[in-house]
Amino acid sequence: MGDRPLRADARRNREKVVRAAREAFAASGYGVPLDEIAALAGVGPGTVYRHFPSKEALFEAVVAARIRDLADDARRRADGADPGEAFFGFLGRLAGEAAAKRDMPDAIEVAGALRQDIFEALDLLLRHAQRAGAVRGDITAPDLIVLLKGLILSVQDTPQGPAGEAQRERLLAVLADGLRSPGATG
Amino acid sequence: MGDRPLRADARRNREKVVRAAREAFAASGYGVPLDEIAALAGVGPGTVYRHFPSKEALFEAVVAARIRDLADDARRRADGADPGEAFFGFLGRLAGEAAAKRDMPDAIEVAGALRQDIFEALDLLLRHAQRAGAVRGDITAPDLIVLLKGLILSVQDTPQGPAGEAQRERLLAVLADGLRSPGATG
Amino acid sequence: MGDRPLRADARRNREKVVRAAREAFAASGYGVPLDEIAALAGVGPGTVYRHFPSKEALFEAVVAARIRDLADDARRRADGADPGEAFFGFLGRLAGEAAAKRDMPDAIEVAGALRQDIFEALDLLLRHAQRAGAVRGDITAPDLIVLLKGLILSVQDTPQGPAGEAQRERLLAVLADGLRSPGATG
Amino acid sequence: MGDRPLRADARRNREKVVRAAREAFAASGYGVPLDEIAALAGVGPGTVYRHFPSKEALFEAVVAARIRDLADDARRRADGADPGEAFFGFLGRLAGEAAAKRDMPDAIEVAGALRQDIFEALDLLLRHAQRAGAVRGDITAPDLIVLLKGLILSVQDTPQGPAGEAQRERLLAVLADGLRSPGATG
DNA sequence: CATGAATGAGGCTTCATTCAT
DNA sequence: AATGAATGAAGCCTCATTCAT
Repeated sequence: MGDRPLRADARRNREKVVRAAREAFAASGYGVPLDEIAALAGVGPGTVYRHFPSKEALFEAVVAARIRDLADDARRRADGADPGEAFFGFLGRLAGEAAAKRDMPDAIEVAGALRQDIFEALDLLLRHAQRAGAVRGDITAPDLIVLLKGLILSVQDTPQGPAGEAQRERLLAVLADGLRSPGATG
Repeated sequence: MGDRPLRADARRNREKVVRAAREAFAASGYGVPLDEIAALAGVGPGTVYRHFPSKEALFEAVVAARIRDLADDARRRADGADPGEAFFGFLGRLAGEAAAKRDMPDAIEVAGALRQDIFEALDLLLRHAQRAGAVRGDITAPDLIVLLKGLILSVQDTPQGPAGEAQRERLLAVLADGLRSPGATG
Repeated sequence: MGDRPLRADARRNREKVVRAAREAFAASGYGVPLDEIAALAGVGPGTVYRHFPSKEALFEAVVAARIRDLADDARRRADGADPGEAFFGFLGRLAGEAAAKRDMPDAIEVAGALRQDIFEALDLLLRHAQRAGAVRGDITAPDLIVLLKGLILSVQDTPQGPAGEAQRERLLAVLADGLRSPGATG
Repeated sequence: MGDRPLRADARRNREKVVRAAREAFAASGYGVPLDEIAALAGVGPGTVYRHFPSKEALFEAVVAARIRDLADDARRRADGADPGEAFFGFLGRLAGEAAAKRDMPDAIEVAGALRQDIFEALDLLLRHAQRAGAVRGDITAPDLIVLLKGLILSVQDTPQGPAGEAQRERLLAVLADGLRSPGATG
């Protein structure tokens, strides 16, 4: 926040670390040794600790970015004209994005301020869609979060390639149909 | 296979270990120290290794048992009179069972011969329900497996107690409605 | 306390560890790597941790033994016939013992139940000597403890050999004379 | 020696570092991270290394200053009219100074050229006092050094506040009485 | 066979020191 | 000459696995 801008090299390294962490966590979950992340980033382990006070903090930073992105996207869509399309479009994006990110299961544990952030964004999206009659009314934002987690995790072990793509679409269809207001037209 | 039957006490120990492992894994995930499992079983760690070549093997055995149980249940239900009820009943049981098992995320990684077993059982259950018009026809057994994983994992971080119970029911309703044949009555 | 006796090998190892720790701490202070202690004991670091939950606990155990011994000695002497001799004899023993134990400075930090133990023992020794008129009356047990720490630490960097021996005697004489009751005959 | 005089700002920095180091070492012992010292001095760690080749050298410099001060004080007092008062006054100053300096235990390890300096100053002080009959004759300068170390270290774990002050006075009285010439009046 | 002690690789983290800016 | 980022060697500790009792 009030921190002054990092020196050029520090900034570069920080980004290398975050990028490496993203890949490593995605590939092997939270369990990857921090030294491996550092090696992947081409820095020493100490450098990681200059930027993040602990492995967990690094992980959260990586996840936080993703969640923040999601929340931003949700808010952006919520402003649009068609609340139903906004809602289901978001679902689609989520399913697409989550494919083959192996760190989502861990990512989902993250709490704190982000929880609030994503919650509010989804709440907005959901309420609009419900008010427009596009989504069933007996669902709450916490329900939606849990469902989305399930979706993310499902999508995880969907194969790459067109066959996986087709399968993801079917999964999405099932979830979307389940969420749609009973009696609403698809 | 060619194993000679275990002595009575060995058999008892093996079971104590499995039972302890089930609890410990469920309570704390794959991360629990093996010593803790051994202690919970009331045996030494060496004894665990007499029965299982590695921690991972023990974990797989535990998961295998659970999956076998599920498959058995699916098959049993598939034989019943009402395929739709069989199918959705199974979903309900699954959701109930999965609540608060911390080892599910890891469990789901386990594959092997079981894949086949559960696959066939679910395939049976699904086909019957589809033939009866209770479940949409564009879904395949692999889709179902993935969806169920998502359900299991969703249900994971549903709170204990009646509030959680209610939420689980809503989640189940969404999934069930999504799976129902378009135009079929709930 | 209520622990059942250790297995023979465990007991042996535990003692090797304690002995190694005593030497290593004495030689290099608290700073010695635990791995070095383990190596000196001829065991793996894990073995040290089987017997002591942390490096600090090991250190305290080593120190505790020494302090307990001292307190025992003080109590034993306090029962004797000549309180003055008991008191000054204890001082002499302490000075002799402390020569060249490099870990005393750290040892002295140790607190807890031992504090109480040594305090009471010294208090007894001191009071008796004071009542017999052998030690000045304006000194309290805490004062004595601090003085003895000073003595121990002084004696630390006294050379080995007869020259050191003579020096230690002079140091002891100064302290003893300072503690003696004013007007009492040496 | 052959060093060119430092630039004004460099000189200022060097002093800031030394001052910060003095405080930090006194507050936390030799263990304080060098970065902390640098931060306290308001400079980067690199700057510390511009002035001192290693952390240990910095520590020695700090200690050296203190010892030099002590030696100076001892010499100054040795020139005074009353050798006995000079001697015991020095003891008092030492005890006062040493209270609550956490780095004393480590400081005492430091040797080198200073040894000579402080030795000579104390020798002077002692000899004068002995010649005046104020201090017992069987004590040598090395004995005195060791005794003073003991005093310094004792005083270390004397509490802050007036109670500690009183205790320090008692400790000093014991040492002083022990050092006084047998038969001399206090 | 069971026990539980020992092993030791490897994880996270700190921090003296070096080096790019 | 100062800064502060990067390095990387240890340090402490855990825990899967092996092995003496």
